[in-house]
Amino acid sequence: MASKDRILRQKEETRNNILGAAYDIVKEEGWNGLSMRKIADKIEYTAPIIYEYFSNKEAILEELTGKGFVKLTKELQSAIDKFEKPEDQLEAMWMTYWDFAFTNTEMYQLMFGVQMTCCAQRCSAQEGPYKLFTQVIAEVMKDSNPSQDIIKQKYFTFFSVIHGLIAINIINKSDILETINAQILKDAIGGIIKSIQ
Amino acid sequence: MASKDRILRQKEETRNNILGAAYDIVKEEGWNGLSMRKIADKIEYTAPIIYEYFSNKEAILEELTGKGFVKLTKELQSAIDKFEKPEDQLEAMWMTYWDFAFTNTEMYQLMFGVQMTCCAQRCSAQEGPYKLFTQVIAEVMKDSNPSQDIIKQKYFTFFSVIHGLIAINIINKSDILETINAQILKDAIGGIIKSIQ
DNA sequence: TACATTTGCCTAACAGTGTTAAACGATTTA
DNA sequence: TAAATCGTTTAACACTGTTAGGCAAATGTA
Repeated sequence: MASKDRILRQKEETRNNILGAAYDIVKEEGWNGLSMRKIADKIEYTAPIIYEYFSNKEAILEELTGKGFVKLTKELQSAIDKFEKPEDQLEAMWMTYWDFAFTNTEMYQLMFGVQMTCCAQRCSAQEGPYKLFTQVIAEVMKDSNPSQDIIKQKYFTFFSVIHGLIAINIINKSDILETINAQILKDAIGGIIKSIQ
Repeated sequence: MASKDRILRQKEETRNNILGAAYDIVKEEGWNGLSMRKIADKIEYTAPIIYEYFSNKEAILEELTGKGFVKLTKELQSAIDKFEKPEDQLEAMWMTYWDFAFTNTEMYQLMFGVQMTCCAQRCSAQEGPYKLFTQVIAEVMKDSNPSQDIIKQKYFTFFSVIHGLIAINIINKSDILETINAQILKDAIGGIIKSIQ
């Protein structure tokens, strides 16, 4: 019975339709706008049938995450293939990584847990730490008479390393060895301070 | 009438109780576990009265965020006060920042939008990029015969800078100048590659 | 003291969420 | 032809944030 095959193919297709619809909604309305009923609407079914393809909403998210990692991996591989020297490869890889994050921002958010909650308040409240840091950085750099932009840049360099490291630790829940954390922290802070003196 | 004062004080108190209850729930159940009715339960009221103190749930989150930034700012200030040389101050500040993130993890998550969605799937799927990166890093470092731990450390250093930078950009929605981004990216990638060669 | 007004708080409800159980018609199997 | 299975829907449950209405006690006014 070849109809079995066709039915299986159809099942696979609606499965993909669910994932596609989900991601479409997310691109339009963000992760908070995603709901089972909206997915159902988009694929012209009612909500419960989704549960015949995915055990729950999180399973959909997990599968999308998986697809995201596969896509990222492929792009990284093709970045490798473009160069011969490993140094060039590495640089191309991180540039590819950077591009991936901004051409698939929603996907990146899901994969690495980047969320935006409220911004208006934050932008002003954030000024406290920002001011303190930039003041001290300016003091460290006072011999080279840096511009405000340079100070800002140095601040963000610090911030990137340390926030990045914190984020990995929170997401991976201390999967990383404590010694590695300490080493990176010490290296990064010491290194940047030295570079700006 | 002195009773007016007392009533005002009581109002201020329940306002704080709401914020306190909210944060207590979050520490127990995470940000997803927070609901208006649970807050109401904890302060022994019903949900609607919360709306006499806060216009909506997000307003509570915003106020908590604000308190978080105030607390962080204070701790940073006292880190500054402990040292004289700006280099030492800067180091102490980032160490304080690091500590703040892990003694107030939930708060940090709210302040800087760090979310964890699903982990089981991710940890395995994440291996794709991880393997590619560490392979190339190992190749770059092959002359110094590095251990697996060293390679892992270098990978996380890269990852921290770049993920951190991406996260800031996503959260602040391109508040940062493009030139600063490019500069940091170039500096970071180039710098780390040079340091591992 | 008597009435009117404000205050504090609650119940009930609306619209939305994820998820499950029951049902029903169509299709496949025996 | 009868039985079983499949695909799908409707209805419901227990939640979510949020709003409207009402009730009773406290307060203000005469």
